Amino acid sequence: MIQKKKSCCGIKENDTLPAKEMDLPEQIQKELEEIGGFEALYERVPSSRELEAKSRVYNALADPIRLTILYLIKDQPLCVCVINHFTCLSGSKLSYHLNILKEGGLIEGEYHGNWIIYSLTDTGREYLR
Amino acid sequence: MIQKKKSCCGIKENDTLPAKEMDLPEQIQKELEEIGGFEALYERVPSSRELEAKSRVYNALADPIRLTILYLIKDQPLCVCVINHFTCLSGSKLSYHLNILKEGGLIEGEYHGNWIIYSLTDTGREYLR
DNA sequence: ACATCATTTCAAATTTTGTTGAATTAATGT
DNA sequence: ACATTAATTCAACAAAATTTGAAATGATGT
Repeated sequence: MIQKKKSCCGIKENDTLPAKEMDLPEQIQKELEEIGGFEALYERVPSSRELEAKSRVYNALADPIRLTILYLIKDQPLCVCVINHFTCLSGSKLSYHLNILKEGGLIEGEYHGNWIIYSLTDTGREYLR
Repeated sequence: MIQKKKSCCGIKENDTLPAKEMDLPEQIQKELEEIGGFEALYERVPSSRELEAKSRVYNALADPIRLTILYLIKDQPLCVCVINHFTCLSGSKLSYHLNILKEGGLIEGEYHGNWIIYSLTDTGREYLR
């Protein structure tokens, strides 16, 4: 099992558990005790490494321009020029958003002659709905 | 069928289609023609109304703090005090993030005595994975 | 009515994102 | 080597999101 930080907010290691010392709604108190106390919550939350990876993907999805790009190339890959013609963005602006999608692992681009053709990755396909 | 804008970037209404006038990679040219030309792409992209709604939800998910909160209350509702104790955030900071999750429709809060207890909404449950 | 505790709201400061236009890189053909 | 077209990178600026700490609100008990 992965070792995680067990106390915070200035509470010392061997203080009684917050679930016992804090004043809480009865129902919550009871449910916390049932799952093994306040510390059991640590097991429900992914590592900060995982959380950061997930939020990077969601962040890439969190913009109408970027969603537009994803839907455009969902069913067939497209070169930047077609995406650009469709979206009516400046080249650098489009590049900026393409790059965020690429960093988020949702799309990938490949040179074909003079053009770069972008397509969804498996991750992109998984998240787009 | 919904009427959508059919040209942009200064292209006049009855110009030939970009797919015919633009210089494109052969493969893309062919695929575009197969689906009915450049304009067929308009049918693949949701309305800006839908795109904005989606991006608002993804934006709520696009932050490690907010994901932490969602995972914390995934299996049982919790009062702000427990979430706060777990995350070690200032009250106002936590409130700020709770509010973004609430506005995004992912969580909802209800007073129980002195406390507000937050739980996932159906949408929250649907998106959290 | 008053005090207390949990939580939110507000305005100001800070940080992060997104936009713009000019300069650069990459691939291709002459 | 040079010119051309496609796309990216960069630095400066603008806009939006986040953080902070103080003040306000809401519920409860005295």
